[in-house]
Amino acid sequence: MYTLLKQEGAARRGRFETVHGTIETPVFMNVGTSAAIKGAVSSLDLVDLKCQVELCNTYHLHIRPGDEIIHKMGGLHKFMNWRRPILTDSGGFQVFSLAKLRKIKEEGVYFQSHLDGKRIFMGPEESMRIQSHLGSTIAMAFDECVENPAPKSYSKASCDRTVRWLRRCRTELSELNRRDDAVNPNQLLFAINQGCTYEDLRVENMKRIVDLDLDGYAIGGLAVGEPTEEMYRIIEAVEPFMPKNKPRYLMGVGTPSNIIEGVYRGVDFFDCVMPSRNARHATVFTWGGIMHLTNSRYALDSRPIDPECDCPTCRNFTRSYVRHLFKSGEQLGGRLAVMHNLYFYNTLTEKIREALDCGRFEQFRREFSERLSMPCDD
RNA sequence: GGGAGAGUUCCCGAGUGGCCAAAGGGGGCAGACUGUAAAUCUGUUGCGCUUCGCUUCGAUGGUUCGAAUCCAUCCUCUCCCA
Repeated sequence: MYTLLKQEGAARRGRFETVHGTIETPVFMNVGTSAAIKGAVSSLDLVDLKCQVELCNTYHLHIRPGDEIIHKMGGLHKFMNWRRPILTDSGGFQVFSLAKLRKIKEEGVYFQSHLDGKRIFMGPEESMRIQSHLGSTIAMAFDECVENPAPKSYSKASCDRTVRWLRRCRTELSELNRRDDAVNPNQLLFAINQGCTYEDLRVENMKRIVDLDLDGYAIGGLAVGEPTEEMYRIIEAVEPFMPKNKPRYLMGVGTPSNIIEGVYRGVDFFDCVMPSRNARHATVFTWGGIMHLTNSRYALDSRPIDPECDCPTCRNFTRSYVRHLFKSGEQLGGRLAVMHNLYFYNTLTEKIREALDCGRFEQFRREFSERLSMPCDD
């Protein structure tokens, strides 16, 4: 259940209560695609990193180890020893990113496994069954993430199909939730708005999915190559039509600045691989801006990555040391950087919540929105 | 002491007369990364006044219109035989 606690302009401070605990919003979900945060960060670490929600992927877990196995092991929460909420992505994004290995039809999508090339079929019912096996807190509807740019006629046809898929998802999940062997009989379902960069398609699609009364609403198909301003434009176009009493989720976004700007435009949930992937590639986010840890300027830098940060990495290690780990290919470098970046993102949303609590979000946005995406110059 | 071979740019290592400032690695430097087929990928790596010029392939001298490449001597190293 979502409670809107405070509002400043379109920005919302909220609370989402689930069977796995309360989510304070705005929130950044930490991406652990294959039931693990890449970079050797465990669910125990995630507690220290102030992670509220972990995101896992239906497609990846279906092909390995198999959702049957996770079901038999008691569901994802037990499997990876994470008690807090989990959101599972539906596999819809893989339809998009595995573009060369797919065929989209009314019944669903024919994929080829990226692991062994095996043919896989996934439609709305399959995605729901897998997610039910996983027992996540929140299941995402099976959608098609349309590439950008895409012809309007294709976008429209795809949106219409995604709405039909959404109905099938809803029907299937409510049946699955009633089963005796359901890992999480209260599994929630979020719908996903599509429509490429066409505002009229976006709005029409949003109205239709809102009518279906789901547990939350996501905006999908953004941050896939369009200019940032265009992404903001679409959020602004669609936001007035989103229910006030349900959480809103901007999928796959983004940079620290994108998150601040997303909150500013009324978004509550975010997720992105950026903090973990960039960290593995030695790029870290700090309150002073972005740093490339491998840069030679840090070779003799005895400061922590971010002097303002309280993360396990910054409390214990210097820039010089972490840089050395990256330069010598030690996995610990990636792990320390990923922990820092996730802590940074989780702290960013925490600070956003605090600012909203005090009615100072606009000030916060002015101070940080641009700065956090600039190179760190100290 | 005798015989054989090798010395190339930061390192390893290709190149045996012009298309060579010199392949390919490594290392260095820098950049990208947005619901993770990504611990990946890209660019760059002699100097400068950069559609051109200069210096460079152990050293010195020579042959040639032209040499990293051919010749001579020297230096250094490796291997084999005594």
